[in-house]
Amino acid sequence: MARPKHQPTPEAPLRRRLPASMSKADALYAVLEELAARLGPGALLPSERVLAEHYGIARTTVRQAVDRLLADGLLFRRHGHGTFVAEPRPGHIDLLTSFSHDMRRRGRQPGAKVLSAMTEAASKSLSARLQVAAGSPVLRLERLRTADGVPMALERTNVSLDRFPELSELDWNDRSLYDELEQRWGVRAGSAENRLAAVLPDPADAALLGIERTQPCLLVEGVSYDTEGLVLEAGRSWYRGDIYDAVVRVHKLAR
Amino acid sequence: MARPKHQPTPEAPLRRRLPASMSKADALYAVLEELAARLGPGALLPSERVLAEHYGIARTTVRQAVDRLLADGLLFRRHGHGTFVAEPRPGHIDLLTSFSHDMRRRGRQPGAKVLSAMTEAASKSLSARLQVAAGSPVLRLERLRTADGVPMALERTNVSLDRFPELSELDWNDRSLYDELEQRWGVRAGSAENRLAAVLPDPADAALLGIERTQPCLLVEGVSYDTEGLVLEAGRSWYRGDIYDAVVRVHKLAR
DNA sequence: TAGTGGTCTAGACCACGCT
DNA sequence: GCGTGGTCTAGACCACTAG
Repeated sequence: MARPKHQPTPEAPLRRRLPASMSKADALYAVLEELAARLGPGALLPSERVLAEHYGIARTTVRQAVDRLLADGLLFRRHGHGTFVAEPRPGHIDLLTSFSHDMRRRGRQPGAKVLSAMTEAASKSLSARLQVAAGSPVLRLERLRTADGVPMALERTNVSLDRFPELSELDWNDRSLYDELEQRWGVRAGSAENRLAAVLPDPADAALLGIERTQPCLLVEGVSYDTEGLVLEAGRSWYRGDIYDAVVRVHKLAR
Repeated sequence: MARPKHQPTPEAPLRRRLPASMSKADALYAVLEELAARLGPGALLPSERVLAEHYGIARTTVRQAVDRLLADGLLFRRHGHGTFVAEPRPGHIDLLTSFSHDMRRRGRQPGAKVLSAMTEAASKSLSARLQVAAGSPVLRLERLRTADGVPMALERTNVSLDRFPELSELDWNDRSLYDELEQRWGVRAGSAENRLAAVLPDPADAALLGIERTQPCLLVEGVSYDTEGLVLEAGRSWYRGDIYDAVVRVHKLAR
């Protein structure tokens, strides 16, 4: 007999049709994501041509969906061999998500206590980081972030009020900046640049965090951008080193 | 007059033909990368259809190249508007590259002094991280990493000797693990998972690094994988917090 | 309205690897 | 040999936006 095609197995059948609410590539992404979870690491997926025929779509479209799953680290391909389910992922990159989402994903209740909130004119260096004119109005927000009520991080961030007016009028206690930006302006984080360092806190900051002055903190300093590359926010956060770490997953993209 | 096409500007003309040594998408990637550098942030690129016609390739192929540039953060698109050069990138993700490459990229001379190198049987937890059988032989390598001769980090790493024999016979002073893996087995790092934390060093580790015991370190703990998802190496490194930080750039991919 | 990116089609040929 | 992924073609229609 000749080599058999990579057909779906009886234990993990393919669903009949794609959801019609999304694009075909998005729909297939969701289907394959679910299939990969059922099959488990190392399992062989149906071939691209089988998937294309099964759902009545072009192979190009199948590859588009599979390419995203590769970039997300859920699948891997071997030339002339097939496409396989990758090892389980450890949890997503969290440097891109907001503190609130990060904590909820870790199963904790996020909180925020405002230490100060004021409108300032952007300094030269801040205006460069925020991509706004020097002197333009900026919301400077300083908050103590908590998880299940326990101080977790000290956050000092800056947002352009030219781009996002009305932000200065909100009560920032127990409120997510990213949620507001999405709900009011429809912008979402698309990328971020961060510098991570291990530092000792200032005495005042140590007191706010409720830690000894000899307890190291993870300093996360960076800028986040929306999906069009425009700056959302620039700031620095001091995370308690005794109870926090950052998980980073890095992929070298196809070349 | 009607709206003008997005043609190449006279100041930054397109090169005539694509290099023939690579795939067309790769070649166009290189061309556009160079063009973006010449044009500078915010500049408008020739439209996809113009590029396709200019180089005599299909628009699908153009989009493939542009998609990679988007994922790499060099360009951004606006629907119905055009494709633009993004803000300058700050330096690549370095959690994926080796210490040697990272230091060279930062303009420093990397070095490595072997503290211990031994073959051990993999413990249960280590075997899981390395994806090998418990008890299989593992090279346990402990080195002091230097930059321009100055102690920079303490590195403790583990590599499977089942997968990479002969590694135990090498002199690891001033040698790059990743270079050896690429030259001898043709494997390259494709992805990595890291946990970053701020910690105080052990007294012994502080002495090796030449720092005070109160000087925080950036602990980077993780596993790196080759382009097919197989484990290359698992280990922990303590970086001096006073002279080192990690730069991380994160992209949310297309959905 | 014309030009842009977003999505998709139905093929084609190549390189690789298992049988 | 044949099935796999890798690459590419020459179109098509849609959604969005500047002029």
